[in-house]
Amino acid sequence: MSPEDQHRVETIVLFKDVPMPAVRSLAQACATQVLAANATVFRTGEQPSLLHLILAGRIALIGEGAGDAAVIEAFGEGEALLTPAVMLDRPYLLTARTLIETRVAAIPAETFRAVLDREPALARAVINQLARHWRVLIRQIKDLKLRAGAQRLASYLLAQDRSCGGSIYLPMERRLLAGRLGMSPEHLSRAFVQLRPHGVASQGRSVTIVDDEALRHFCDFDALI
Amino acid sequence: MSPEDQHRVETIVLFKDVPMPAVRSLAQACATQVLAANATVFRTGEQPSLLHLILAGRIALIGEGAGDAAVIEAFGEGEALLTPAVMLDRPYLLTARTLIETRVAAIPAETFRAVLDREPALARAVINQLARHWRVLIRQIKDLKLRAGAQRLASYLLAQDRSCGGSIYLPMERRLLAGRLGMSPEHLSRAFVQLRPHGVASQGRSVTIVDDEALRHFCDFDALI
DNA sequence: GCGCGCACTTGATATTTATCATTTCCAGCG
DNA sequence: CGCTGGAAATGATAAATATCAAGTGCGCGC
Repeated sequence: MSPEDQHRVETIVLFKDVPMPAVRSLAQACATQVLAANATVFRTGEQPSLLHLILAGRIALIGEGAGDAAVIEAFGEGEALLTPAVMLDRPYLLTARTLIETRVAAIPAETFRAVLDREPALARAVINQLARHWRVLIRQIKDLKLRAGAQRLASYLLAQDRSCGGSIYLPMERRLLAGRLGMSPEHLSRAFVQLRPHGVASQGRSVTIVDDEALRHFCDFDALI
Repeated sequence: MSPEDQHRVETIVLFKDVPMPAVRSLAQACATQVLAANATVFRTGEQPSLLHLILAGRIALIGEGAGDAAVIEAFGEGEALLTPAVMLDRPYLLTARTLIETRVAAIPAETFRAVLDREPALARAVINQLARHWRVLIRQIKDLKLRAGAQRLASYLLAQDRSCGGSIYLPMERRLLAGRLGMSPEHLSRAFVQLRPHGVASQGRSVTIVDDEALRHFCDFDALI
């Protein structure tokens, strides 16, 4: 592994509070790789032998079933992929696919579990990441069960980061976003139309929330934490 | 706390591999309580000051939003409630309500986090429980996005434990089960009718799967892991 | 510049699911 | 024994969403 890659692994947010020697031993066990867009990292049903860390880029976790498929969630820099499968040594429930060119580090599952068992700080970091992800999933389930399509889109948009320029660049194709939001691509298209009078302007993958307040009100953003 | 309760806490599955002294110190910090059915343990939005462990009984985690509510998941003996909120010290995203009379132990969040940081075995146990729960949620999201109502019911029934007598006793009222499965109570009722020709006999809360194979085929049980 | 392919949109229609109103069932109780 | 109240089932209807079939826009390579 190149020194740059080693440095990238060592400075990953997940390892922030982990003692340097442990981080270094993890980094040395890593293999890094740059994947093109739309590359498959692993598939549903496979046994996890590696823990994947995203060093840069974006990866979607996709649920697959009888002919159909839907994005469950997409993760970016600093996130570990499907720690649950790796920790329990059970087959993946999801397929991972890159959304854009992505740099990943892969640590042998055995190594990771071993370091985890003797490094409380790493264990705590994993717990915190799992806990954050858990809450992301809970919000999604609440959304799916309690809100209609257009409201889900609205609250998704409100939750997106728009620190730069106030405009959102959708992290995936609309077709995939439809899956993430639990609706058909056609319905997503109509949902965008529905949101127009509520302060959302969109063209292509860039979306602007014109009237934040109106949109929050439309989807009861605050009622559903 | 009574010696029996202390013993109950000490022998909880979650603590199986945790050294006795640590378990004992946790147990001593516990307060135990027996709650009647339909009692609220905590509410959405509250700050978690305690970690709740289920010693016996059953508790539903309920998502609440604008007038509506839906069971996300129900947990039984040996499970910790919403460790993510406790670990991150963030407000609960869900409300917890007992489904039947339930005995819970409550450990101050601070104490739990402190013991966790110096007991790798406890950290590992929490990771494993979080990982299992994560996978439960993933399955639910896949179900919601990829299957229709009746199929969700079918796969839910197939996943239930029927070790005793081959018959299932639904762990909650049908109204709540409808929420768990992401549909209206009326629709659940019709879904049961729909499953009748596929080998499901039900009366009240007891359900019998007459023809396992037919039901598996109906909902593509194996296609969706 | 001009097709070409591909993602997205739009329209028409079918299906699924929710809602509301009513009825049935059944446990608990005087 | 019949009454009563809540849960569940059923029926009728409405709303949400999916599906299928064009159409539109647009980047890209020739």
